[in-house]
Amino acid sequence: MELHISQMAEKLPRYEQIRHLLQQELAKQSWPVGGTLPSEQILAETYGVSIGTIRKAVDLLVRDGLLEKVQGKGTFVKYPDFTSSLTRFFRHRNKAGQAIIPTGRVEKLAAVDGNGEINAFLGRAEHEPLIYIERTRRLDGSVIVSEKIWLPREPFAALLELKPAQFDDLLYPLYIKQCGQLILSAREQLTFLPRYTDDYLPIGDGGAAVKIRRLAYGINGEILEYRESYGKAVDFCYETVIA
Amino acid sequence: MELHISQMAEKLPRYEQIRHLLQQELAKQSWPVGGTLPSEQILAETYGVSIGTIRKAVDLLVRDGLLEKVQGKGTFVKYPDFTSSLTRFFRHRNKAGQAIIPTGRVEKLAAVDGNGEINAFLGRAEHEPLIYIERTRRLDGSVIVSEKIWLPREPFAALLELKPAQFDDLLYPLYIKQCGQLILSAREQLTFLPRYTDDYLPIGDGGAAVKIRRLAYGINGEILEYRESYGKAVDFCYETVIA
DNA sequence: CAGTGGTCTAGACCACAGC
DNA sequence: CTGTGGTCTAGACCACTGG
Repeated sequence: MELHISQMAEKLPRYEQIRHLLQQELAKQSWPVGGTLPSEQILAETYGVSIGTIRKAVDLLVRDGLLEKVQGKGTFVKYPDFTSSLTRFFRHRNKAGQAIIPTGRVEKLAAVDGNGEINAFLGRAEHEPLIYIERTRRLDGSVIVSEKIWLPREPFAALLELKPAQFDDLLYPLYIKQCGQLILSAREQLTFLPRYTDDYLPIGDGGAAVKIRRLAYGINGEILEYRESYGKAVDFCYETVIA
Repeated sequence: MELHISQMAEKLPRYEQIRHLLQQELAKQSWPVGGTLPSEQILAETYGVSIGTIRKAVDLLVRDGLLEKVQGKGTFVKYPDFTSSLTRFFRHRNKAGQAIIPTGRVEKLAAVDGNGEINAFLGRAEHEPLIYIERTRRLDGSVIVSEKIWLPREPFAALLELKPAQFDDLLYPLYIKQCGQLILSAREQLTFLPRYTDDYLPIGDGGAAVKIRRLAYGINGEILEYRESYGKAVDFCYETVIA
């Protein structure tokens, strides 16, 4: 069953085309999460290319963390483990350096009009409609982080149908479940605010805070989220790896 | 001219062995920095393997940022551009978000006895001898960052022969030039200190500071440096990418 | 044992740089 | 035009998994 991908008439190399096709299959959940893909042999026949080309395409997806190869067993669907993404993206720790796993609560959820500044962050036209979320993260009931989140309305409109209580502690699994949008990487910028006041964060009257701006990127490098997180400076501990 | 690498009797795949050999050549500066390597064809003959294996080895070094391939021209020696590593590792920016390029000055340089705590950070035995450096970074003459640096004595002993004035604004180029040690990645941990006093940093009487602990890793993942950097919290702006 | 991914080869053809 | 790296193939053999 040869598919002759070349009909796409793209200038992209075949392994890129196949990567794209495999991505679509993954988005459609054609193979069970945690289960295996067809063998490289089968995939090669299916797409009408040689095994080497399949391997190259699959390796790209392994790099992106979507697949996992195990010698002798197969290639597994490894939808991003959001447990580790919690550590990946939410890097506050307590003073002893241990990871903190706070609960999340959506305080406000609204469709808002395009905002030039935010759309600039998102790399979109000035008046693109947006979704705005205010969210708190709590530990032992008290707010330790206050967040403002902006999403492009388009792929995320489904979120507006949800009640705040339907949001989970983690947003990124929700993005993929409700909107099919997968966050793969992010860029963060940290600054210090000597005097900060917040609706949710109990920081006294203008105490010191840390502000984290995050841009989160999808599978093709497009910006999917702009987020500002605020926390008390004294509680702050952030860890990162520079490769 | 076949070299028959198999004499290494390693269980490593050949492309890993070749990667290692190429790394050694790079450390010896066998090819001019900024110049090209022999073509893949030549390398394949030299090492007695097929082109595909050479390509796999070279691709690893490209990933590590040591080489750069340009179609139609060749494979170039791209010793890590420390200009960008300055941005990579020294991520303070001014309030407008522009990169700051400060000067570096070594204030103290000494051989010190093994310290259990520091050696633990470096992943070494408790009483391994160390090198201790105090260093400032200045902008327009005033200190903006104060640093304490610990290095294992062993690969870095050559630094002790230098006068503080012989140190450049950047240490990592010195590490490779004087000691043949290449820093490839790092892990940083940031915390906030509400009251901090420093010998060099003009921060008033216990003003707010940001402390950055860094572990820097060599080409094989070994820890080569432990560093603590201190700066005024108000001047702080840190940017990072999470992949 | 059969089936999987991992390594390696030899060779073809393409795209690009530079003379 | 030649020489470079980029893509792709078909097939061999190895290493590992699991029945």
